[in-house]
Amino acid sequence: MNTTIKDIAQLAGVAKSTVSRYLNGGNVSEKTKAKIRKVIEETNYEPNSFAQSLKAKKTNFIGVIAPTLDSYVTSTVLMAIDEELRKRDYTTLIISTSKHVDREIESLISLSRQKVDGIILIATGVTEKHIETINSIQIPVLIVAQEVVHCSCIINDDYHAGFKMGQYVSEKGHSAVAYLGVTESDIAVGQRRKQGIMDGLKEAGVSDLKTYISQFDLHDAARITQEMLESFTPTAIICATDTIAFGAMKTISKLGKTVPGDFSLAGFGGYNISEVIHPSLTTIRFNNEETGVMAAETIIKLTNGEDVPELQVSGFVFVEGESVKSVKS
Amino acid sequence: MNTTIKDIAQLAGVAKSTVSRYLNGGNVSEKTKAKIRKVIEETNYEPNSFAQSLKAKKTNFIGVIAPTLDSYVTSTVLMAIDEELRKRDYTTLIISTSKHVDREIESLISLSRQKVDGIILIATGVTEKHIETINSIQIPVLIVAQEVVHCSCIINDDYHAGFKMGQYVSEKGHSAVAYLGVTESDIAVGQRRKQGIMDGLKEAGVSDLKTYISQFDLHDAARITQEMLESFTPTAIICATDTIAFGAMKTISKLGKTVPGDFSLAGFGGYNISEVIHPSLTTIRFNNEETGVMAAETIIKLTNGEDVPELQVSGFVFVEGESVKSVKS
DNA sequence: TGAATTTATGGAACCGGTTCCCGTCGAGCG
DNA sequence: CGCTCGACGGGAACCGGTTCCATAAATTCA
Repeated sequence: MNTTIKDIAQLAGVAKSTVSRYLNGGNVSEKTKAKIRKVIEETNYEPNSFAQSLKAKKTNFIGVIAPTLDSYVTSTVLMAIDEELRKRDYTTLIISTSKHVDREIESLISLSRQKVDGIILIATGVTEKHIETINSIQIPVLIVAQEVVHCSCIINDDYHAGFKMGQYVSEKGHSAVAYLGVTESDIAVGQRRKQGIMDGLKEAGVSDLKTYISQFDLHDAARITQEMLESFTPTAIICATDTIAFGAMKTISKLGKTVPGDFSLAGFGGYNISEVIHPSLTTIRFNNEETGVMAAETIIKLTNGEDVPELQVSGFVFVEGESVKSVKS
Repeated sequence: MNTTIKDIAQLAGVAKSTVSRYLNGGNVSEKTKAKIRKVIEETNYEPNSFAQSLKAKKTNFIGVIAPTLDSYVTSTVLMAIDEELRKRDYTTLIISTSKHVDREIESLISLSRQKVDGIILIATGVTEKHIETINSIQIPVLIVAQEVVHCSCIINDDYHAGFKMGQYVSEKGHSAVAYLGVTESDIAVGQRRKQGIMDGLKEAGVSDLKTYISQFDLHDAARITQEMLESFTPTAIICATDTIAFGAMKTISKLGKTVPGDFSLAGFGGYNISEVIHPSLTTIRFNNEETGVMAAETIIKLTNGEDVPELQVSGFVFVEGESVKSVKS
């Protein structure tokens, strides 16, 4: 049997209310304090935080729904969120959906049942059903990585990141450029990032971009690269993520070709592994820690009923590696 | 204001207890059921699970304490744990300690206050203080990745994994072997794995192993490699983890040398990136999913008061890459 | 048709805390 | 010395559920 506040009160010969007052810093005489302290130490008593939140109408839980845990980006953002929330005395409740979109809906409902004070949804796509659920639960929801009207969102500056990359690649003299992208249902990566790349290329005079669609995982990227190279020979391949770039690299070296000798290659993400591999990958590093901290701060504001901007944008850094070479025109 | 069971009862014109019975499948007439169902749908009512667990003395929460989220091994194990626990209607409460050991203690206490039904501790080292805390909270704790007497543990078969690797490297003809290991306070990796490697090498006739100690991160590994190569020139370098191997690889290529041309290299972990880089890394792949599932199953048994073996061992697979070459003797 | 069951429902207590309200006691004051 | 006031501590209600118990209604059975 667990010790409760009642037990402590009995053992110390005082009322429950007095013990509660002692724990919460109310008016208790030194003598009583000493008695209670002694009993608590002896029994290893820990207050039941469920009972506390029941009365307090506040759980100090923030739920985070993530598509997966084993991705560099997600886990970095999660770490930062967790760190920041802990500092502010919140507990992070992480739920991974293993990329099942319907599980995102389930998780929203299940978190609302846990009475979390707020929910951070790291999204890969937001459907009508999402919006509906978000509106039906009466808990503030912050969306990270996707932009949704009338919802608080934090996104990467995908457009400008793409633009920068497009510009860079075309400045290096490439004109036969392939893009290994992802599904357009992912607005951020599938649409914004791509649009940025196209505009960046165009600005420097490259108007054609052959696009191929890959999953987010390395093996599918490798497969798509293989298919692509059978019908098209670009001088540069821009990949929607670093992981996809690694997949492409795998296929390229399997075919006995080299980067950047035969193909220039670039990605997005800035995984720390990218600088180790040879050649080091030219990529865009998004500031995931910043995103995480921003997310934590914002959701707390939301739970307190404070106003927050509907859209916040997290920055990026261009990382020049060795994987893109200059070609003579 | 949140809707409660009382509200539902009033709106439906029945007693709280009837609504509760309806929700939990008790005896309720069809007519009453219909009334209640209607009200619940209209109000989007979700029962407060805190209030439920308060009475039930069971939260269906399992806490998981992990040193970090942004490591391949940890996140894979976490995913598997989460997946398996969800299947069994438990909610996973993940806490990351950002490698602060004292935060592990804190987390144990804070989880006990949340009244989780059980705790999985993914450990990098277990001190006296840990044991003390584990004993003081009255919640079952399962330790993953370290072996502790009188505690339920799940570990990798580090000794035999090391043995296999030692054997392999010496069979390839290497005799000047360096080991980039980690602190001995990490029993599993720092001691067991190393002992296995030494015994594996010895069995094939190599009795000397120069050992260097690195942190778990890539940059420190790169630095230590640099230092090492200033005073010792091995033909093979065995690294305690794949990440350390990547660090070594970084230094090696910075020095203008190649793997496996100048140095053979091996790691432990089996990250999926290992097969992409060139040359692909010879490594040991531990079965992290298996560990995760086993952990979830075991902690549930523990919470139910069932007996579990004190020590369970999770398997591994040897992955032969291109990073270790044969040398003529 | 009346007695014995079974089924459906309401009322109340309980889980473990917090908090409001009120009574008591001792100290300070005139 | 009596009165007032503030500090202290106890009792009880409340948070939102579950569950036991009693009672009323419906059904079965003799």
